[in-house]
Amino acid sequence: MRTLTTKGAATRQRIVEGAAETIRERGVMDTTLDDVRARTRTSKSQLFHYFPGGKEELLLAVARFEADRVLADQQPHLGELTSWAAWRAWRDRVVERYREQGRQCPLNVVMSQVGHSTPGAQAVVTELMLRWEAEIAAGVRHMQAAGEIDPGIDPGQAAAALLAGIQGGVLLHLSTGRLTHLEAALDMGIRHLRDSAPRVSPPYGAGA
Amino acid sequence: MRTLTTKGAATRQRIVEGAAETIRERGVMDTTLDDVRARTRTSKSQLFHYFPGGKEELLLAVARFEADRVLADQQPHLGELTSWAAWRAWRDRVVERYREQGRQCPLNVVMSQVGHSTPGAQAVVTELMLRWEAEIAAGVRHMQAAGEIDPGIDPGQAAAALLAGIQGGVLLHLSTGRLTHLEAALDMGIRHLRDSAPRVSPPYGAGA
DNA sequence: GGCAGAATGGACCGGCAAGTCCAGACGACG
DNA sequence: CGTCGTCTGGACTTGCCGGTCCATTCTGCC
Repeated sequence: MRTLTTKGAATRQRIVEGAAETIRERGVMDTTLDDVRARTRTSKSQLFHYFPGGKEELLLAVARFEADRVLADQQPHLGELTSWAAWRAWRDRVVERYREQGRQCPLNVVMSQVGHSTPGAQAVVTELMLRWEAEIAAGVRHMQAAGEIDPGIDPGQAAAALLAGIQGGVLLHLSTGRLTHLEAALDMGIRHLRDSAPRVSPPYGAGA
Repeated sequence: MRTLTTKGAATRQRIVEGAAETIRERGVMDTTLDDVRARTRTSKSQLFHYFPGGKEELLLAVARFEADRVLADQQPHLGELTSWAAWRAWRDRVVERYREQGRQCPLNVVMSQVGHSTPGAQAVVTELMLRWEAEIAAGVRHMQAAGEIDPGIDPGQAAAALLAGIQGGVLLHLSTGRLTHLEAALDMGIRHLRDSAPRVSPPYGAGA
């Protein structure tokens, strides 16, 4: 059943991207298959041809599409957190990404509809978060190896906290329209890591 | 405005709570007015009698209801962040609250549907966040006055970062089912404040 | 007790959107 | 050049769900 010709694959892709765009503009709630059909200049039968599971399956595909973009947009910075300058560049990139995106997080939107019910959609987000966190943790470890971060810090925990701050910052950006929370969370998180560094000597009173 | 008898007010309240429960169980998407009607043993006409604006107005009332609970559940700790022990108690209370609640955040669920479209619902969340952040900031200021936090730290920014961490932690709890992110964010945030103290204090979490 | 207005019951409507179906065009491959 | 499976078009069905309406019952008040 998964025999797609190149033409078919292109159509499928067009549907996913068109659906993603429509959802970004109007939200999942107000996005009907007919909207997608109109935008992508396809027919009902094509939608169900490529997504036999109907709307749910399409939404899942959109979620994957958006999830991939999230990490891709942070590269190459996220993959090379090997200096404080790199951390700074990454931090700026994240903020910039969400500034550009405006008050919307397509993935969050999709998830809020499908996420709770279907395990499939939940897996998409969970996997994204895991990869994201792993990359941050790798950066922390790298800086520890370079002596720039206190080796006593648990990289996993630090990455978890940082990721939480980012997620919350984005969430607050959606509600308030301001990026201050995202920036504050990132800055505080990174600063915490920096301050932990054994600068002169162990931070017993003299440090910072 | 409409005049409500005591009986009417009770019915209205019953509808809001019933709707909130239903939404918590099934999500907004799968909650119909008929579901609410059945659970609250009311009739269609009552729903529209008390919420002339229809589903949207009801959802907004539910959002307010849930928003109030969020802060209420953190009291009295949140209002009295006057010692590290109090901060610790608050932190534990927040984690506990979301542990009890399980993998769901009714407010987030409601918001994701209504939040983007209607300014009313957005105002509910924004106001909640503002109050929340203000209380945290007050706690930071109090600790600064007590010499327990570096006076150079901007209370607003610290509160913003902490709040972002909480929100993200909760969000990740929804996806992953784990509370580690929430805990990590809270612990890191508080630890950062504590480490900033101009004088040596007992380690965070060390009791006493 | 009677009347204004609130509270309730439930039948009914209208529209919309997901999903179905079949007829037919296109394209690959021998 | 034929034939088979993929791809496409679009009309049609179906069921649901928000919302309306009116008839009836209750409640508070004088």
